[in-house]
Amino acid sequence: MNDPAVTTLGYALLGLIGQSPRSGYRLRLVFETTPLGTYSSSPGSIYPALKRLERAGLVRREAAGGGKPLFHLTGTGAAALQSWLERPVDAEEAIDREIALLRFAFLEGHRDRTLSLSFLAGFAAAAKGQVDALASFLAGEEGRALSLQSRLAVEHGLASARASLGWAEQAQDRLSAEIQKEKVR
Amino acid sequence: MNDPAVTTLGYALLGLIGQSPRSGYRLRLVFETTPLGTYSSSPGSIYPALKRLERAGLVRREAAGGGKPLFHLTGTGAAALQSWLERPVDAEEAIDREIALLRFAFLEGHRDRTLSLSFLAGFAAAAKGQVDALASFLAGEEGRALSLQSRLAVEHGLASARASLGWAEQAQDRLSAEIQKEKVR
DNA sequence: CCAACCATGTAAGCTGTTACATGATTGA
DNA sequence: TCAATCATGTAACAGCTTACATGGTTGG
Repeated sequence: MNDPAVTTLGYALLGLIGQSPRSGYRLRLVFETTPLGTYSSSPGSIYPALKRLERAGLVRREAAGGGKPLFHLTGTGAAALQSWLERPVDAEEAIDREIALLRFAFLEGHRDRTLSLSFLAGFAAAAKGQVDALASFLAGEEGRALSLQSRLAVEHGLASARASLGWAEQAQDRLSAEIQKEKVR
Repeated sequence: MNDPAVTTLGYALLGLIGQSPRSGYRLRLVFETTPLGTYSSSPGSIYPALKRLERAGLVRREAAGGGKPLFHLTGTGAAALQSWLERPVDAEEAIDREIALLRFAFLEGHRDRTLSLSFLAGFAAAAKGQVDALASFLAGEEGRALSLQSRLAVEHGLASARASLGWAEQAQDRLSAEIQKEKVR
C-alpha cells in the first residue's frame, strides 16, 4: 500500500465515498449487495475502518442540512485515493487480480480516461507476465515433474491469467470506442 | 473450515506433509519456490502454524534414524485432511477459487480418482453458479445502472468464472482419459 | 403494537506481517 | 575464513471475524 495505514478495505471505502458521500450504514449495504462484498464486511470491520480513516484525516463526517452525518473525502483523502488509483499494476496484483479490478472500477471517477487506458495496458502486461511465468514453470524442470492434478491446478492459474489478458484487450477496445464517441459528441 | 482450529495455511501444510514428511524449513521452501506461495509465507507464519497443528494433535515431529526431525501426519491429522479434501465446493470457493484448487491438487493423494472427478463436477457447478449470478447481476436493474468501467470490472469476474468453468470441463476429460489408460494397463 | 429495518458501535480472539535474533553447516 | 544458506524460532503490531449490545424509526 502507498499509505501504510490504509488497507484494501480502506481504499474501497475511500473510493465509494469519493463517488458520493454516504453514511457508514449505506457503505455497508454496498458491500452486502454488490460483488464488492468480496472485500467482505460486517459492522465489526467497516465501522472501525471508517474510524481509522477519520483519525488519519482522510475522511470527515459532515451533517448537511440537519440530516445524518455523511462521510466526505478530505483533500488528503482524495490525494491518497488518487495516488493509489494511479499506482502501476505490479506482479502481486497480477496474481490477485481483484485488487487491481477494484482500482479500475474507481478510476472511472476521473475525467481523464487515458488514466484508465494506461491502467489497462499495465494490467495486460502484468497478466501477460503471469501467463509467461506459469507457462515456463510448467515447461521447466519442476513443471514437468508435476503429477497430472498438480499440473492441472497450475493450468487453472494459467487459464485464469489468460482470461484476464483477453479481458484487458477487449476492455481497451471498448473504452477507446467510448472515448471516440465522446469526442465526436 | 471443517476444523475451526485449522486455517488454509494449516491445510496446505497438512497436504504437503501428507505427500511426504518434511522439516519446517523444507515446507517453507515449497511456499517460496512454487505457485503455492500464494498461501504466502515467512517463518513468522509457518512455524507458529506448525506448532498449532502439533498442539492440536494433527502432526507429530519424528526423527527417523538420527536425522533432523520431520513432520508426519497423525491419524487425526490424516482424517482432518481427508474431510477437508472431500468437502463439497461451496459458493465461497466459487468466488475465491484458489482454495478449491489447492484442495484439488492434494486430492491426488487418493487412490480413488472418482473423488477428483466428483470434485471437478462440483467445481464446475459452482463456477456455473457464479457465471449465472454475475450474468444476471449485469442484466438486472443494478447492473444496467453501472457505468462502463464498473460493468467492465464485473465482466472481468464473469470472464474469470467462465475460464474456470472451461478449465473444469477440460480437466474432467483429461482425468477420465488417464483413468481409462490406467484401467487398460 | 410488534416486527423489520435503520444505524452505530464494542470486545475477545486469532492469524498473519514484519522485523529481529540465533546458531550450525557448507563451499569458495 | 567468510559469506551464504540451512534451520528455527520470538515479539510487536494490526486487521479481520464473530458475536454481542443498543436504540431509533417505520409500516402493517
